[in-house]
Amino acid sequence: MEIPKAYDSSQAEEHHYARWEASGFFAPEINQDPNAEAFSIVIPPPNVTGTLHMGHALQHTLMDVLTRWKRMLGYKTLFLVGVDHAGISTQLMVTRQLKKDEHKTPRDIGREVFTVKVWEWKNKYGGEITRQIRREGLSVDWTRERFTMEENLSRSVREVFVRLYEEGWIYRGTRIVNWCPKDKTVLSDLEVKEEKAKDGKLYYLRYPVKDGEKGREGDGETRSGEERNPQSAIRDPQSTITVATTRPETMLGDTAVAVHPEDERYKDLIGKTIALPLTGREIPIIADEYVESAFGTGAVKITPAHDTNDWEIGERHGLEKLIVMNDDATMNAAAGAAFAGLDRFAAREKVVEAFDKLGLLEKVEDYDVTLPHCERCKTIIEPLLSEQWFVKMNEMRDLALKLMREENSPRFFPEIPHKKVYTTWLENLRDWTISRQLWWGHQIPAWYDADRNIYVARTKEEAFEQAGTDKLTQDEDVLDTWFSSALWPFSTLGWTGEEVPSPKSQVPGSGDHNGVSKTGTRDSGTRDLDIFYPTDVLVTGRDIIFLWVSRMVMTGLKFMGERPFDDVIIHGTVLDKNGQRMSKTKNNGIDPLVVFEKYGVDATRMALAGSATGVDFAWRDERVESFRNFANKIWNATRFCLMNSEGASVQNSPPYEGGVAAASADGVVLPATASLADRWIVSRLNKTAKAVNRALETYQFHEAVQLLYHFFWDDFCDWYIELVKDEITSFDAGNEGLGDAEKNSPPVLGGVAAASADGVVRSAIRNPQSEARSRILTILEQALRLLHPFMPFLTEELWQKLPGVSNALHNSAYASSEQTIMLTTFPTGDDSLIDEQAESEMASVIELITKVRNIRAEMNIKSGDRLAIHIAGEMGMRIVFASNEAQIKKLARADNIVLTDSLDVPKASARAVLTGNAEIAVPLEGLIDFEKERARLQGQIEKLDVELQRLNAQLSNANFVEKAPKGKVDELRDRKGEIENQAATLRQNLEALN
RNA sequence: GCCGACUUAGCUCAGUGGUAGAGCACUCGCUUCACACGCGAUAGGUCACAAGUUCGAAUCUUGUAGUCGGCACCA
Repeated sequence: MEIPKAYDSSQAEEHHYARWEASGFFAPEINQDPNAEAFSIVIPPPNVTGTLHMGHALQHTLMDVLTRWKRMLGYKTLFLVGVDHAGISTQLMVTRQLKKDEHKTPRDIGREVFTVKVWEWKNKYGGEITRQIRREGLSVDWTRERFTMEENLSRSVREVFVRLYEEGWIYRGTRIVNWCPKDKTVLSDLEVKEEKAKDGKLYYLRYPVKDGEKGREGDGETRSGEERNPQSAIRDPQSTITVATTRPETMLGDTAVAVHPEDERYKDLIGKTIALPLTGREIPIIADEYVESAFGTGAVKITPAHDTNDWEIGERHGLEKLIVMNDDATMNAAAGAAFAGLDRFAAREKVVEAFDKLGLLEKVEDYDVTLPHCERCKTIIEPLLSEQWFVKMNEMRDLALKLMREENSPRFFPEIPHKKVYTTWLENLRDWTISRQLWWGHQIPAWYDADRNIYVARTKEEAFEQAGTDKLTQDEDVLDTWFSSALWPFSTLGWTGEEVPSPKSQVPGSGDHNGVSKTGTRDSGTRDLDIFYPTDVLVTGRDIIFLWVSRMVMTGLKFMGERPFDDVIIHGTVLDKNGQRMSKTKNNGIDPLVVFEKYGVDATRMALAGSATGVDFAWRDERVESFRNFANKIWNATRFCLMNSEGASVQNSPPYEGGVAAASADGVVLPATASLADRWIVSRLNKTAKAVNRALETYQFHEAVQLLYHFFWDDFCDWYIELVKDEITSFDAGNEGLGDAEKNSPPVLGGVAAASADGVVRSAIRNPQSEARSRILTILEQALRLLHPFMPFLTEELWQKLPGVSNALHNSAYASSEQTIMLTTFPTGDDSLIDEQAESEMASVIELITKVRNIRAEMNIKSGDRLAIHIAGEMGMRIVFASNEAQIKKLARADNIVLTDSLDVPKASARAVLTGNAEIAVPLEGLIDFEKERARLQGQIEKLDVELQRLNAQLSNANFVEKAPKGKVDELRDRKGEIENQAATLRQNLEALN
């Protein structure tokens, strides 16, 4: 078989995905086991306007690893994909295009036409992100793909809205809200980002007090007190009161000035009025505890319609709420003719100028101020009094808090700090503004009659019925995009009752749905909701814990009576190589698609999964490169096995002739005559499999990646392949005594034969070479399965090339499916195949070979020169070395191994000691540099001495010996003895050289 | 202002109450018939600093410094 020397990732990525998808492998219906447990994950729906970034790639990889892993374990898996309609972003995008193409605004064409345009846009460009998800190799079920604006989901939105309204949990109210003057919509608190202003100023404005003189008369004490007060300047003796503000333009809407009731400076002014400059209005001076005397001038201008705190004060004092701005943050008529139409910042300048002219501008100070910005368009938010729809959060919040308190759910990974942050946030939760002044989104199902009475209903007809008239107009606003996202785990699974999935999801040969609920009871014909809700785990970034995670928990508890997911994995943030957050403005983003192109999808997935769960990390191409190299290593190891696969095939639980008949779950069964290398690699494989499963159970993806990397590269490639290389490559050894006909006979343990339907083992002629070849193929095949969830493309590409693979290797739940590695059984590891003795013996062999190689390297022995190795040691070790003589000779490049009780070698030898009281010598007559050898031995002795000193110190500490666990003390004593022996031997060797 | 995380080899990062680990980079040697995206052998760290708990601390506690993040307030 001709196989290229290097792995070409793009070639493998080209065709497998299409086949997987077309064959229905991603759909849960592929699972034919009526008793299979369900496993489900919903994707955090990316914005329809979005393109793939590294954050997606990371979270998608983790979800796909889990899904593929569980699928291979036989779970009935659903990885549900879908896209969010992204109200503001999408509306902006289409508005921009409309302007460019037709020079029109949405208002020009009207709501209906505009909405049609958005749908057209969505159908044309909205597929970008889903194409990219395919590119990533995600095993999502496309037959169940969802979109938040589709009818099923919209119905859920209306249902939830109506029910919450009926319970009084949704209300319409007038509040100060976050207004984005550019997007012209209200935003929730979570969509507002606080940012430091570059050149913040604090303006001190003097307001003339009416009847000032009168108030002052007979109040000389206060005045003299002020003279000692350094802040006396703030209270003008000519009867003005100074207020400080960062937004002077809002003074046009002032309806009071507030001071602290206990503030001696102003006590006498409370109840008086101010002639508000530039407006001709008179406003009262009021007292309110809210005012902090120590801050600013201790007097606060009150603008109830443009500031949250002022609004509250206004409520308390029954102040007028004067709105002085339009929805685009220009001043309105109420601001006065001189200012109407001016932008808020132009108005600010003009107000300041006017005050200056009137001699009422006391001073302007530089001032550090953080201002709220629109998360999306970065425009400075204007707090504005407005009538909006809100969700009352008290009860919802309590549901979520109770779940956390009583059941520690959802479980966050990592738990610190997310559990606490989540809980604290809930405790301080305020009502959620859910209406948005947009056209793209779920229009609020509320209708008004001529008298502005509200009728909330699931349909227009229902509303008409309620109102007893059809003269109703629907609320213009749509709902916050996160409102529909909050329902995602159940709305996507058919909560409102329509049958899901759609017909095209029927997999050939899958028959009925095999609907099995999470509790395992068969309930054919039930909806996905019954089978897959609650979902198992949510994977997302920490930026949407509040926006999304918490709200799903609340709506899930409220409407399903059950949590939406058990676990929440919060992944880290991918930073650029300088540790900075990636952002469009910095233009320091790394495009996953470029990385895919350069290093392959699988290598990228490994690099992402290989980062510790929840921890931010700086992106390094070098890291992906190392996994690209790893992919190539796997490719070439497989290439090697295939080049030597004649007469062999992958085994699945084959009974070896004359060997152990018991089949392990993972299919690797050793013959009684198995070599050390075989027993060792099988042990390593099973240990690795166990550890990988354990790591994935606790979402330690990086741990699994490390385990697989080192198992495959170090154990399998560096040692096992090298150890068995001669055995499987030499064309004579294994086939000795066989005639030509027999050499060409079908594989003795070939997949076809071994997997024959009747299960009868063929009594064929044993062929040790074919067996060895089958063995390595079988180990390799198991390793590929372990790697598959992380590296789906490479493993499928290689697996399909292995001789003897078929759907007989599949998990029984997928027995009749077309052959693919993604439906094989995931190895879970078998304790009975973990062989500590083999591992310890192999460690000795490895140590021996490494020490000899070290001698070769340090003594500059040419690679072609063959050596003799003299080994003295206990019988047990000698037997191990003797039975692996051929391998040792090959890997240590020796032509002779002498095993003795004690060494008897020429002085001109290089020496080393092994663990377990063995020593070795390599005669180097004419090659040895005595000076070098002395230095080498000396170096080794010094290393041992350092450790010995530490051990002595510890063991001579009576407290340690007394209080430490006995096992620990014994361990150190053993270690000390070992080291003492080794050091003594090395010292003797060193002396012998002198 | 409140809360939190991080600080380990040149770089990027794992790890953890009981002999400090990986990848990359570095040094030396290899055209060894799967792979130079490779093979072999080395070198490299008082685990930010200080105090405490402990027989034992890089790991637990407290404090300090630096870096980063979340929340709140901001007249």
